[in-house]
Amino acid sequence: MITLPTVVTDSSTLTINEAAETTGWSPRMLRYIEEMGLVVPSRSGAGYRLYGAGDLQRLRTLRDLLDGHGVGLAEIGFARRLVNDTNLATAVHGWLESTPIRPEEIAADDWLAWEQQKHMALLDRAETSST
Amino acid sequence: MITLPTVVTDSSTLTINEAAETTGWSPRMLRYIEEMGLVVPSRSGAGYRLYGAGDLQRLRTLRDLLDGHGVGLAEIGFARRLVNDTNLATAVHGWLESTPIRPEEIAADDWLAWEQQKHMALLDRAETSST
DNA sequence: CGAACCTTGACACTCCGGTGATAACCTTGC
DNA sequence: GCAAGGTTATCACCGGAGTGTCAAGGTTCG
Repeated sequence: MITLPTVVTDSSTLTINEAAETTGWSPRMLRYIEEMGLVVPSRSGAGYRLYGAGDLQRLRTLRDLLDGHGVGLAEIGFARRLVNDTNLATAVHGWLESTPIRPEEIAADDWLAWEQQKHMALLDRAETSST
Repeated sequence: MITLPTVVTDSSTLTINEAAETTGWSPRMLRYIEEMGLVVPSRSGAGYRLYGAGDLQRLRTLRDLLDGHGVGLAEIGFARRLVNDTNLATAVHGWLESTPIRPEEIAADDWLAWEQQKHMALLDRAETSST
């Protein structure tokens, strides 16, 4: 391990390459992820990205989220839109409600809860039901 | 208008081409939309797709939903997954909650509600807050 | 039977998400 | 000032969403 000119090591913030190494993302992807607003690190005076512990954590969980559920960054971005844009959420929610859902497509255990609480808020169940 | 061999006109179900005309979607897209489970018409004995009033309605609102909010079919499919797969929803929800959100990105009016009710269910707001 | 419609399957094309590579140019620390 | 590293901007490539089109083969009904 060669001694490098440590650019910024104020507290426990990592630069993009360091963050890349510890999270498994490529620097390129870190920039991309930032670009779509999913993980936006703070910046040093000179404009260097500074990844804090929270950022790193989020980057790792993001990775898990992605390959754990076959979801793409775009979908997460979309989910974020759903959260931030009440209009969109209402519209989508409304459309889905009007959709006749065939039980076969839904995991049995999920289905029961869904059917019974159809009129509850979408994710409200995530807090009331413990796994 | 030539007289066609009316394939199946039981009640008020339309065949795919008719449905296509009244909804604005191409037959191709209707099949595609069905393929991703968004609008799945019933079938005649011979396997012909039969679009009922509900299906047609959903197809039209789907169109509005899409070009009204710049959303893709894939996103709607994803939203559906969110609704049906509690696991996914919880995971995504959890990740988003851990995300530090910067106000600038959020519509001012939305933001207030969001900030204050940060711990409420995602879409619960859609029902409590009236626009 | 035959015209007009339906079905599935597949090829093809465009646009965009996801990524790498590379260039041209600042920043930091020895 | 120089090396290692950071920054933005871009070109490039692959795969998947979205969509048209065509082929081969059933269905319906006059």
